[in-house]
Amino acid sequence: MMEKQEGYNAAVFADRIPKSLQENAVDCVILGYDEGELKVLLLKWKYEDIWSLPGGYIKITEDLDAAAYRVLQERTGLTSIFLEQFKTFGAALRQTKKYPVDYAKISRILDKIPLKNKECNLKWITKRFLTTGYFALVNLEAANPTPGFLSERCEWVSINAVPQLLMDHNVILKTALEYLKKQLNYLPIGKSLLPEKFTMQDLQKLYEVIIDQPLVRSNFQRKILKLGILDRQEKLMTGASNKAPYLYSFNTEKYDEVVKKGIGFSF
Amino acid sequence: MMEKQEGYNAAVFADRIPKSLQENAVDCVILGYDEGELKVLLLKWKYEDIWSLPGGYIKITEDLDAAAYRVLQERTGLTSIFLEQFKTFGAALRQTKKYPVDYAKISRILDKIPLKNKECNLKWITKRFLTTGYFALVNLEAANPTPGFLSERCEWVSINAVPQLLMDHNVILKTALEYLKKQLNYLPIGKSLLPEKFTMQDLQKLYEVIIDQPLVRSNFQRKILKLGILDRQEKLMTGASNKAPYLYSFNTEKYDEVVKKGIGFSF
DNA sequence: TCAAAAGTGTTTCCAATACACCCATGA
DNA sequence: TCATGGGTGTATTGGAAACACTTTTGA
Repeated sequence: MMEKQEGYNAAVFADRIPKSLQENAVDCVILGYDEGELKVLLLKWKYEDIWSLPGGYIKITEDLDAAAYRVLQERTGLTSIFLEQFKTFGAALRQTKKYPVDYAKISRILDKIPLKNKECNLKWITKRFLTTGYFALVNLEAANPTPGFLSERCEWVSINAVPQLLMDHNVILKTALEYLKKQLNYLPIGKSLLPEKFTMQDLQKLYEVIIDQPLVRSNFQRKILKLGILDRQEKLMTGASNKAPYLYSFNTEKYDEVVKKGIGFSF
Repeated sequence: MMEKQEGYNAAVFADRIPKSLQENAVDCVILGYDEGELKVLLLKWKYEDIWSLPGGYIKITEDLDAAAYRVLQERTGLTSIFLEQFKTFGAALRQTKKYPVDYAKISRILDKIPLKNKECNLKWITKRFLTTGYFALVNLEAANPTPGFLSERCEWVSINAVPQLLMDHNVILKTALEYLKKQLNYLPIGKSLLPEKFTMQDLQKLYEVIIDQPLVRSNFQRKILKLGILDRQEKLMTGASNKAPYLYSFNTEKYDEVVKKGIGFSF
């Protein structure tokens, strides 16, 4: 990637002398669906009142996608998931200058962390680095939230109840949700978010939660069924005094086919 | 961005000790439109047969977007342009392992570059780094292609005649073009690609070149006009023995409005 | 038999497509 | 007046949206 320096002349090179000040990270917006709500997996840090998205540095010999996959796997235990890059965030001096309060909190946390790690930590908090945002859609029931060594809790939080997050993580989350909305016009979703069998109402509510607006039941049903990605299963007898809904499951072949080709509708 | 290390335990930290092996770059797919063809701005390197996209490292105190903007400005002289991030590429060991031939060529080039730069160069070619892809749509006539100190030429090359590029730059270019196609369904384009005044045929050909398929003339006209982003100007008398077409210009307010809201059609 | 929710049908409307037709221009 | 390409009109089609109607279930 030699041409990277095309933009520089010798004089400009000088300000690159401190070479070790940049690093790369990934942040994952991991979304699940539960009780009619869209939830995101967040970390609560040790010692201080800090919430953040799960993330991690990219290893030297690791592909970018692999780093995101690893973070997701470490926090949820899941291996087969929908994972997609959506944007890279790279404002300069994000940590020290723009978020001095967060920086102070982190400094205090690091004082309480064993020395072996601290030395390393203290270096990277002062660095400027980029972070690439990924979002994942997972089956919340199957996930096993696990905190890392800097966090004390790893929890599902409703999209509507997200607290203030570390630095620009609220922006990253918001961007992910907007990206997901757009993706609905291209991709079928639900396979990784819903259980094996589900009702049409489950699927509709999922869509409604994501796009944040109500859909007409009858039209939604026809639209989805026409995609041909669902197999109708037995009825679900809930005990309620009304007509029992059919259960559906995703037809994997058809589903993957439509994912490849894309669909041309909008909600 | 402290949570970046959540994914690591102390043992894993060890393999991050060589901290200065990662850097960040941008690569720009700069597209122009000329003589009915979509063209991309490429650099021909000194000494060796290497072509590449223009790119550059991100400075420590520079925002990611600003780096892309700077690269574009340095290569074209243009300041007001359409510029958008589309994806970050981060395969590990892109340069040394996956592209040994390119690596050898670059090594030879560096042997011929003044020592002051070489020292720095030799370091970064061995590094692993990410590159964030941006694409820009510019008025080819207004641009002033300018090579950098490692390149001898900076030229517009037809999309259909792109040579083999440095490392994964062909993939980056291809990804940019696919992204642009998708964007056509959301955004009006042309304002930054076409001259002030243009005919409907000019605009249609531009769309046809981008999506790589013919469009029905009459329907295209109505579709575009309905967006309300064009102002009709005087007729263009070409001297040809047929009806003179109107010239159009983009209505900036309407155009920007539609860019914000997005449009819901597909070609 | 009633309410509630699911499934299906109908009507309307609008956009997309294909294509026809007229208009302007200069040879 | 003719060929050529530009502008506009029209018929058809298909999907989206709104809504009505029927079916199923347990109280």
